[in-house]
Amino acid sequence: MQRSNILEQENAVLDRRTQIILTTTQLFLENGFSGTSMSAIAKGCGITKASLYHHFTGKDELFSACVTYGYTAALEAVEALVEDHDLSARRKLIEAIRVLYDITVESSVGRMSPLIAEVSREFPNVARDFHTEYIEPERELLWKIIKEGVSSGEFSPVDQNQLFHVAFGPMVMLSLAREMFATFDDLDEHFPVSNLRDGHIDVILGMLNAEPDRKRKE
Amino acid sequence: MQRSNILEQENAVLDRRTQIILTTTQLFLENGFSGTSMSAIAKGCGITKASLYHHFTGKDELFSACVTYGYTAALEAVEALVEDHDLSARRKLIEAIRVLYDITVESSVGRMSPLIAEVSREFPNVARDFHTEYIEPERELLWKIIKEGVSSGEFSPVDQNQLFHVAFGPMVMLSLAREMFATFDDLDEHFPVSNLRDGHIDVILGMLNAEPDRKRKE
DNA sequence: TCGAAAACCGACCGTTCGGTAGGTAGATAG
DNA sequence: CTATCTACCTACCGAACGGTCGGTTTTCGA
Repeated sequence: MQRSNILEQENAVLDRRTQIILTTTQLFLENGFSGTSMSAIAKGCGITKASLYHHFTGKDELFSACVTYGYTAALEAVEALVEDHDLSARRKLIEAIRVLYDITVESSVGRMSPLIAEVSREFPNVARDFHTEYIEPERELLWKIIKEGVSSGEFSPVDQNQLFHVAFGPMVMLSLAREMFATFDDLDEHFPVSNLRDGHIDVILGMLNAEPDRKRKE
Repeated sequence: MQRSNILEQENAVLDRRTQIILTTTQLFLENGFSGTSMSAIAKGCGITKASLYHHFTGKDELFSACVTYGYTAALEAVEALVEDHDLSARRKLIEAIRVLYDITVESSVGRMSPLIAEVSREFPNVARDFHTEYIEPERELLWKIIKEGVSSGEFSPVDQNQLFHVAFGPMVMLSLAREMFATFDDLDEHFPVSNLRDGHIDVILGMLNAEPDRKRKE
């Protein structure tokens, strides 16, 4: 009420766009890019197709907006950990992997990966933006933690690309598998996130010659 | 020339189907499922759409055939390693991971994964067949090698699901990443298969408390 | 209160989609 | 020679696609 009119107007525009983006993201995740028509999106948003084209120039821009949306929040969650000076590097790494699992398996930005692969030939710039604006910064943040641990003596030095390969690989596969087999009624039995995640964390710590997070043998 | 007419006829049918499957697979990998029309497939095969429907009842059966095709060859390559009694379990494991990298990153059956995710809601049976007829047997074969190594004392016991998670994850992510960023001209620089694979093998061996494949420090 | 901009709409465009009807060429079997 | 079968064709279907048109309603600062 106390905000300026201009700001309110901008918020109104953002909110409408955001609402469309959120609805569209769900439809894309359920039916794929080509499997989701602009008419279906409009109906899902409670407006007509013509109104939808008032907010977005085309299906490609809408898709790009859906992929881009969530970058910031996802990266900020990891960034907050990196900036936290009360945690050891080992603790930071453990928490970072947990956050990355949440992002990759649960959030739209992680679950969008197969869709980006689907349209990567049609819209190469969407794939490239995804790489430069999300993948690369995410790797940078993780690498900051590793460097911190190496200089504090908590971790042994490792090859950067190989660490990324083993650190991100399993969580990406888990996300892809859960999309591929989303119709399984025993999905969590086949792909139990928290169990696989915790074992994976110990493997990453092992790569760095650090103590495992949980003792498994006694 | 000496073969019976019936056999020749059967071969002709098989060859035509196979030719269509191979052509279609390439088109699917390039443009996705929804991005590849039956007309484009027919044109790619040098026949008309009506002729295409003479060989396959519909797009779904054709896609299913493309996914299924290659199961046998891919699994047989790993099976041959398991049956080879001249190799140690450690050597078998190393070679198996290499073969699995080839299959997952290079072959159609591995590169099809994002497509299966794309249509998993539309054709759940395709995803389920992929799981029961390819994923599960592949895991079984790898697990045979692990069990062999554990009983011979080469490997320490590990949790089955967690080993699969860390063993298959990185190669699946590599395959997905190479599909997502297929338009990158510096793809091999970002995702160098052999380099990442060899480091990954050492991590897997480390999980089993076995010696690394290559010494990295001297 | 008024004017302009933003938001929205029904109706429609050309194109392409998966799929089909009906017929033809050529090989084969009796 | 004839009946049959496979493989293939041209021509076409209704439906859905992404996108656009001209016009109407709503919002809001002045």
